[in-house]
Amino acid sequence: MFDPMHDLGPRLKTIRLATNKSLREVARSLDVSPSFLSQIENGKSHPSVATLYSLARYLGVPVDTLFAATFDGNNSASSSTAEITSRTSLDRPTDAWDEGGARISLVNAQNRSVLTMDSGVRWERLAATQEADINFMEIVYEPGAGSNANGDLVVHDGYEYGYALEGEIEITIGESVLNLSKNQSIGFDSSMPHRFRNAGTETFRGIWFVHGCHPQK
Amino acid sequence: MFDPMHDLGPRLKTIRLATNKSLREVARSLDVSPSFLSQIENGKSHPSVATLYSLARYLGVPVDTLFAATFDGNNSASSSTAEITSRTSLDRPTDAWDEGGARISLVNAQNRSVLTMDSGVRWERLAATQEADINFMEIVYEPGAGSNANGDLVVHDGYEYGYALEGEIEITIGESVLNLSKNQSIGFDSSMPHRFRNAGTETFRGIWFVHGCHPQK
DNA sequence: TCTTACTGTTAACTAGGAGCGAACACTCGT
DNA sequence: ACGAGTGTTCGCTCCTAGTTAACAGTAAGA
Repeated sequence: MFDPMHDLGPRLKTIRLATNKSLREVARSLDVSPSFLSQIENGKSHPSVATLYSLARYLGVPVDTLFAATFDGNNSASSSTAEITSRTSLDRPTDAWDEGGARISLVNAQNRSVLTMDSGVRWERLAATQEADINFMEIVYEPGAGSNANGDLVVHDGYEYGYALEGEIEITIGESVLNLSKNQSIGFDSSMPHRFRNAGTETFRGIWFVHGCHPQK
Repeated sequence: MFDPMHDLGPRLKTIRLATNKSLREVARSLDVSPSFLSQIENGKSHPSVATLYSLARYLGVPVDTLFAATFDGNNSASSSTAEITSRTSLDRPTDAWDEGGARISLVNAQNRSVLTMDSGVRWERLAATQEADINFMEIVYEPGAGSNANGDLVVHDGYEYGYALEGEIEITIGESVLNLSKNQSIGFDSSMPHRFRNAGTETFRGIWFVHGCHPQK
């Protein structure tokens, strides 16, 4: 299980120390007991939403910065318990199409290069430029389809950006599972292990953008 | 005293309704009871930090947007519901938004950072990652609007990729003039002078992806 | 009309933890 | 030997987060 509160305490402590405030000083201002603050900072107790808010307020940081998932990755690999595979060709969208492109590439719906994979996943290339490590495509996941036949997570360099046109897709990134539905969009560091799966009954379509920062073969 | 939680409920409700999810549907996903969610939405009960967090996560909004009017005074990125700036001209999209992002950024339609420029051009950011030289956005051109008030062409490093959601837009690249309409997509080297203009009568909307290869400031 | 299945809302209850006070073990300057 | 700071832990209390009902309303069949 994944606990967003896991290092909320340490993070609060770091911020407090950075501002040179003592525990008692903060406690006095927020009208809570110093002991309680200590318990929070050491993860032995959790604040209520109201206290957390006033705490963030007092320290001058947005609440979001206190949570784990919104914090930038400290170490890279972050060896999770999940199985991570780095498979052959098609796990890396960047390798999917190889021929180079022109300086301008206009494509309409009827003339896209299409890559059909088993298990109801389809990639349709939306533009072919000279940038080798970039893929701009429409992805289609039929109900039940997943990015990987087995449930393995995938890792590759770079970032991935997506916009949902229709349907809904379940995205697992690291230890978070989130749902992307129509009109929602997402961007994430694809060096975090990830997987897509259409758990619904409707076909999912989305505009996807994948690029590898390190185009070395 | 001022209670930050006081319209947390209504706000949650608005967002949930905007995503067309039923109370029970959300409850099931978050593993809480529907009745409790109702109580939260009506301000009759307050969630714990953990549930608030997963709620925000599920709805695709940063936790901060759930609180009432945020910081007034100092720095610290006063992200209220959606920050709305208005600038006159801005030719490098890469410079538009500056604060860094997280490793995962999920955004839904109601909570995008919006950049409104005069002359009917709007950029809505679709994801904020740590990549500084990348912009993933929905762009909106009202009829008659153009990327540059005067007819000047723009040049910048990198590449640009777009997908038309609705409407039609005239794109001038170098000496070519082409029209991008619904479901069509394009990619081009943005070091070629280019310009967009909505010459039609319908609003143009598209998913746009701009990146500068050379992130130096 | 009477189901069935969904929607959101409320009442009554309980168990767990938010938050407290007091005592703890330190480190500094007097 | 002192206070006067620092942060931490132990027990305890009491509030409230979250539950399981039963509730009323609506839409689609049969």
